[in-house]
Amino acid sequence: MLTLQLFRQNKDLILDGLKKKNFKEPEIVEAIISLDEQRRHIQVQNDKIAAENNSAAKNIGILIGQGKKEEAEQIKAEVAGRKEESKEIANKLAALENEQMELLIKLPNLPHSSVPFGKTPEENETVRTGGVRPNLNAKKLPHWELTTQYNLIDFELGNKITGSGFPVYIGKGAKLQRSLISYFLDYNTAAGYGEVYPPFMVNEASAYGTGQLPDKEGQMYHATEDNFYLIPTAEVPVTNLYRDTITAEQDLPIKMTAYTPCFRREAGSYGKDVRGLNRLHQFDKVELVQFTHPDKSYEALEGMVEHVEKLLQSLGFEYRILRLCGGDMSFTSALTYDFEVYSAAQERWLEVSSVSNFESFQTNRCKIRYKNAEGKTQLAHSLNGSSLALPRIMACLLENFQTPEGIVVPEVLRSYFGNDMIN
RNA sequence: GGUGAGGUGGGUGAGUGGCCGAUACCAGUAGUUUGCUAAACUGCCGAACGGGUCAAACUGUUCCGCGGGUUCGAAUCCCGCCCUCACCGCCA
Repeated sequence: MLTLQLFRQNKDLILDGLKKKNFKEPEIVEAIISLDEQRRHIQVQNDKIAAENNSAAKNIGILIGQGKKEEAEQIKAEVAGRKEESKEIANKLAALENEQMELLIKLPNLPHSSVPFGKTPEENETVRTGGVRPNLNAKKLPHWELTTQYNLIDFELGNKITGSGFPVYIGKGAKLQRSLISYFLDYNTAAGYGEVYPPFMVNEASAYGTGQLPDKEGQMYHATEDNFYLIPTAEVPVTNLYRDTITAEQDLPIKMTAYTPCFRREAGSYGKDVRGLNRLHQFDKVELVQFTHPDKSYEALEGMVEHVEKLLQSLGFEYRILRLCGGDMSFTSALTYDFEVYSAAQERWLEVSSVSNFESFQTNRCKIRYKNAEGKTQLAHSLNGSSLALPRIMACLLENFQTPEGIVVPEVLRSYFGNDMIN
């Protein structure tokens, strides 16, 4: 959520930013500014009446204490006479505040100046590429055949016990998954990210805090009996750990990493994209979350990008890093880098990580703040990124490292996996 | 699931209709004292939204789990909801 101060200070900055994000209703900006003026005007009136009523009530108390009943009754009558009016103004104020909030939460975050213009994924900008594409022979298999051949994942069994998009990892498949999670967490904690293991369900307030509610309600699984939501990403519980808190400036940055499963309804996606491990309803992910000083968030973003890049390098994948264009960015992001890994058997790029700076967009809604040297409370900046999403890493690993003798396990995983081959 | 107790500022915890945005203690912070540390003492120390100001000073309103209600006046009384704790039952 954008801050109201920004509307008063720099309207054009907002309008330009919304344009870059291809936002369709820029007139909302004017509406918010006008509501802000009305609101402040009404608030002055409201405060004045409330102050009068407060002092009248106080006087009544004093008069009654002195036994001057008649005078007290007289003031009572005066206050009663104003009651209608005070109620009306208070209601008006509340209505304006609600209206303003409703408009405010419709506006996406503003893109950073380095974000390219564009509407579709084709207009994303490739920042850099790395790694080597494996040379597979003609008999290369897609991962959904490899998982069957080596008995690593049973998709049919998942269909039976739950439904499509809920694969069952078996034997070495399960162990490889666990190895990846452990490796990612160890890699992150070694870089100073504190490990947390949060709940996989959150309440309404948390879902609202990170922006899943009210707009993206349909994308989450909802346990209606208890009104809990299954988390679509660890970002939700981990960011909310600091909801409504004020930290000391010297405690920033706060760096956390968490492994969680992620649950997504993915309503409406079918077809080739969902084959095998490409798109699931439940998948594992190791996430990074940071809260930083506003002056340091872009530095932190570059640091996270480098961190994830080195992780991909350590696994031996060919990858590319994209800076998303305004139209392809998420609602809440100011700058996003997507990481894609080349899936050599499917012959396509798969997104395995997305690293974003949200600036104060999330922290404003979540009220994640710090106290600066002058003792003033300010919004921190928040960032997050995946390191990494497991299924597509698994898919690429199986496909890219397949040999006639079996699948070669990357060096860095061997101590976790306990073997250098799957065969 | 049953029964009971309770939700107050960063923490502990007082407050059952007006003098309460809230006693006290702890933590924090600034200072005094001090060879250093510690101790002691003194001051400051919640948030949001406004007015005001170049910026301050100053100042208004709101907030005692959340939402309603009663009243001139609510942390305090009434109703609904949420949550926490204890005990019992069940159980990984």
